[in-house]
Amino acid sequence: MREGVRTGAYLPGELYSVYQLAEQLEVSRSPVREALLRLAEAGLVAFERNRGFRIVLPDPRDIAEIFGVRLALELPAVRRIADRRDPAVLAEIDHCAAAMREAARSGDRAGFFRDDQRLHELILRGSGNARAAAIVGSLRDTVRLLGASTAGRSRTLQEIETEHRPVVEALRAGDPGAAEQAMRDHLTRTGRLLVAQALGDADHTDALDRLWTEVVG
Amino acid sequence: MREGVRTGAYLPGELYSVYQLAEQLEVSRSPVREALLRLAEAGLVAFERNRGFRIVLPDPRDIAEIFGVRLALELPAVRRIADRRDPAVLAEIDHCAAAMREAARSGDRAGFFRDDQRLHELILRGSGNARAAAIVGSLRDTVRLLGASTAGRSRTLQEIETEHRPVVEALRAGDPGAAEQAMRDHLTRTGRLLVAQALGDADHTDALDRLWTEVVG
DNA sequence: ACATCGCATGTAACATGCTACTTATGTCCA
DNA sequence: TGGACATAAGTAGCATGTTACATGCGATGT
Repeated sequence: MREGVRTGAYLPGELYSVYQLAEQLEVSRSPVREALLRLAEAGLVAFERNRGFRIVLPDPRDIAEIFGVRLALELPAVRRIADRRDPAVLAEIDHCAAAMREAARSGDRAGFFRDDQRLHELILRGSGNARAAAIVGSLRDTVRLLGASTAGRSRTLQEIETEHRPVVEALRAGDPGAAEQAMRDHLTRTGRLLVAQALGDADHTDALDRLWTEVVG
Repeated sequence: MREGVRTGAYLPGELYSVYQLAEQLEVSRSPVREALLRLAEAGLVAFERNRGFRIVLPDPRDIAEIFGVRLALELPAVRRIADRRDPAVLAEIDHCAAAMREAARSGDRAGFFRDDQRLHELILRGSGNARAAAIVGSLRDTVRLLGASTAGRSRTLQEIETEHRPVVEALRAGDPGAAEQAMRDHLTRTGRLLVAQALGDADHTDALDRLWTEVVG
């Protein structure tokens, strides 16, 4: 279901029914409904009694809040990793970063985003907090809905890769301050871009700044 | 269902079945199962195929991770509130703190914890991040399972109230540093106490320290 | 022309039927 | 007495039946 939303097979705002979906997937209504209820629990879809359900797009404020949470969780995480310099953790991160670099070079978009996600998860898990990793994973799912409905090609893979590099380098160097700053830059850039995307096509620089300042800081 | 777990009507670790529960609640299995699936999504219960389901108690590490997340989210939140000094927000917080004080004085345990929860939520919402508030609310639900199964009377209401007071005072005074420190003290104390509780009756001071250091910092 | 009402349609939510599988229990044989 | 084995009970998971309700459309009356 998540996949279907991500690939754009299902459109946000449109009314769907469990009947339709069950038929389409060739299973009964129960598992479909159960899956949708779980998604609803996470806020990705909303049921309307006796009418159907919709995929709910995160609004700009949602996006800003999500990045507020991510900053709060991921900055301390990189700090801790840089502090501890656990070889096993660093090796994993290095390996993942290399895969990402390769995916960016070869233009493998799907692979790149998978590695991106994995890198952030490795950082959070490596910092010792698996629950934080799970939370961020779920937040990313929500944001991804947005990416599916807009074009989302505002940055090249190379550019995004370039933002990650200083994070990994600071981690390897064991410099908590630099790691935090690099991660802050990366998340801020990404977050502001996505908020702008959620605000629509027009230029809303002022609205963006207001929202970002109010929610994130 | 949450309520039932909290009040101790259902015991963690015990095997239950959707059949039993449906009969007990005098509804059909569907809504029971759907509700349980939602709880399972949040990690509060675990299904075992063809056997039943259990209420899962958070283990000590879970508790530590939860407080790691709470610290990450709530420290910036108090900082922001102290920085901005929004009169409306401060008034709400003040009001809530007063209610808490009164509940502590009169020994109204249920009311006290409700106010406690509300205070933390007000702080997070007031900082501009409703999603962070929702996340922390969900984490509190998980921790509460632990409180229901153990006695959890290690601190008096007065003591807990005393920990909150400096937070509120620093917020009113508009001192971000003091507010952060007060909140850090409060959450650290609470978290370590609950981790100790989750570790069991015996004295595990060393294990507690190790776990706390590894997960929280 | 216009407002009102009834009805057909489609839905979520709930109830119940069905199946494959896990586990415990008792039974029969060595 | 001990151990393999059939057996029965109980379960999650999936399929299907049922109910109450929201909505849109069209007929009917004004």
